Amino acid sequence: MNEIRALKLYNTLSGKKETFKSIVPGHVGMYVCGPTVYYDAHLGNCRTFVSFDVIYRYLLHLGYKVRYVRNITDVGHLTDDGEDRMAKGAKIAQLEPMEVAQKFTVGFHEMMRVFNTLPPSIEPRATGHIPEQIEMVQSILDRGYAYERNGSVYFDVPKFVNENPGVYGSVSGRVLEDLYAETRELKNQDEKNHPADFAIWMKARPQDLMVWKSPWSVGFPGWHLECSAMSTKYLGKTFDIHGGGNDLKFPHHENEVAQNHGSCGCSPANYWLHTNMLLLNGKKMSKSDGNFITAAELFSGDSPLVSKGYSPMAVKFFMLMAHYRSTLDITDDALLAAEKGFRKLMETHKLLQNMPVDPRNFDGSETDTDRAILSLIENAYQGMDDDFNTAVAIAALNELGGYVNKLANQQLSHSEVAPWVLERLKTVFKTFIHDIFGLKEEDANEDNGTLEGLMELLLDIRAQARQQKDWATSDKIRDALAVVGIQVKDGKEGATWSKT
RNA sequence: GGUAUCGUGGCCGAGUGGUUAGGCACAGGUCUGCAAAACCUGCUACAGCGGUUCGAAUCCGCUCGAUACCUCCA
Repeated sequence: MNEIRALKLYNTLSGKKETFKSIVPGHVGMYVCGPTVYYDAHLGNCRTFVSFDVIYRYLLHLGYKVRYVRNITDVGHLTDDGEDRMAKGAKIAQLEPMEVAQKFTVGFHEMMRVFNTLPPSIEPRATGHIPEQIEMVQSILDRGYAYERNGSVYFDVPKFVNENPGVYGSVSGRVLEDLYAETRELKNQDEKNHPADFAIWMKARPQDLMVWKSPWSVGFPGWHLECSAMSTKYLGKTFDIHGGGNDLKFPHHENEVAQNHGSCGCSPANYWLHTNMLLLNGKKMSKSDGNFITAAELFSGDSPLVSKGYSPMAVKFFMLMAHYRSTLDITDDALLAAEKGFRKLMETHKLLQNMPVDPRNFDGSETDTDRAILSLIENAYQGMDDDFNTAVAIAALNELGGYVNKLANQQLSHSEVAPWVLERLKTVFKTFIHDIFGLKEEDANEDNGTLEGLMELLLDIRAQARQQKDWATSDKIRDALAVVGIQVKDGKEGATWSKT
């Protein structure tokens, strides 16, 4: 129903904004690196997936048919001591590795649900694609870009760099010289020809629990391989968009590109999108060094970092107030501001949707107000078209909200706004808030009309009292409701209410 | 040490050569029985120093500071 607008997005490969053109007109293939399920997802993870959810939703809104693939990594990561991450979690919890993976996968899905994100089209698991990964290792070997050493297989980075100029480093900006300059002491490097080489198949040691048979050894695939194999399987050798967190640029994405190139001689994705980090106390949130707050802690307020709990939608709105490529620092003040802004916008949204459209007295002329509203709507769209700038779109909605409130207060006459413009405004608010941002009323599923009925009665009684200038009764109702978290708002046409 | 990115008003945060970001906070006002809500107005910034330009927060250089990556990280 929507014509496809010109969309610009920032491509990490070129370092600038480019006009988006999909490989197959009207269709988009998008792959996003998903979570490693050995621990609770933290807020930083949430930000990335919320960002890509909005990107997914906007592409859908524009009319694209999108296949959105987001993986679950449930094997293959090595810890500093070389132990499989899933196995480590298993030992701590004394569970089967797949039990650990399952537990945190369920938790991750729950978190994504709480943030009201759409599920991806396909959510493949690394452990479910071992044959595909083994096949890819074989094709990389066949093409001469890997070598076997004692049952493990390593990607030959220097050879790849020599034979494919301009490819390695295209994501991270890193060049082989930098890698030569790497002086850090690394373990288990003795088998590699070059420090920049990386494992695509690891021979298992006795303590490894998740192992598979392969032509080279009983072992497990390298960390970067799963994404290469699964993106190829579901989206083809070359697809449109590949996304992930900034911190995955190197080595993960760089090596992913090398593997795809190494196995098929082509680039995996035309556009690489990277979200920036969520900071906490000005530092990156990271589960490995303990500087993080879980979403649950933020929601409950059970953390010294926040003065109170913040609802998932307020937190999501906070994230959307910043552009996805900027770092975003979590502070209590900023969350407080976002929460207020969110509630105000949602209240305005509710007012707007309940506003009657009456075409009877419309004289057919276009007013300055009409033009201003239409121009702000265009601003909102242009913001999204410009690399998914949710901050700009929200600013436009806020300004539009001013007109809505003025109409509701009768500070602006309904004759100033053409009926079709008001209808358009309603649609735009609905579209942006629900369809594109994926925001929703927080208490939408809590009551079933009971509260509405009670409030109608109370406000009716109060209106009668006010008519008789019985301020004591009137104020008693207002104050008592305030105590239970309901704010009464008196307007020209009677009172409305909202939860605080 | 190497490589990037960034430094915007009290706070958060868009913008990137000339035009209002927006939100929150604060102050004044309108409305109101009083409040609240809403609306209006005000506060009005681009780290520092140089350079390019008719014009720079926006481009270039340097300085200072911050963050991230450099084989666990979204």
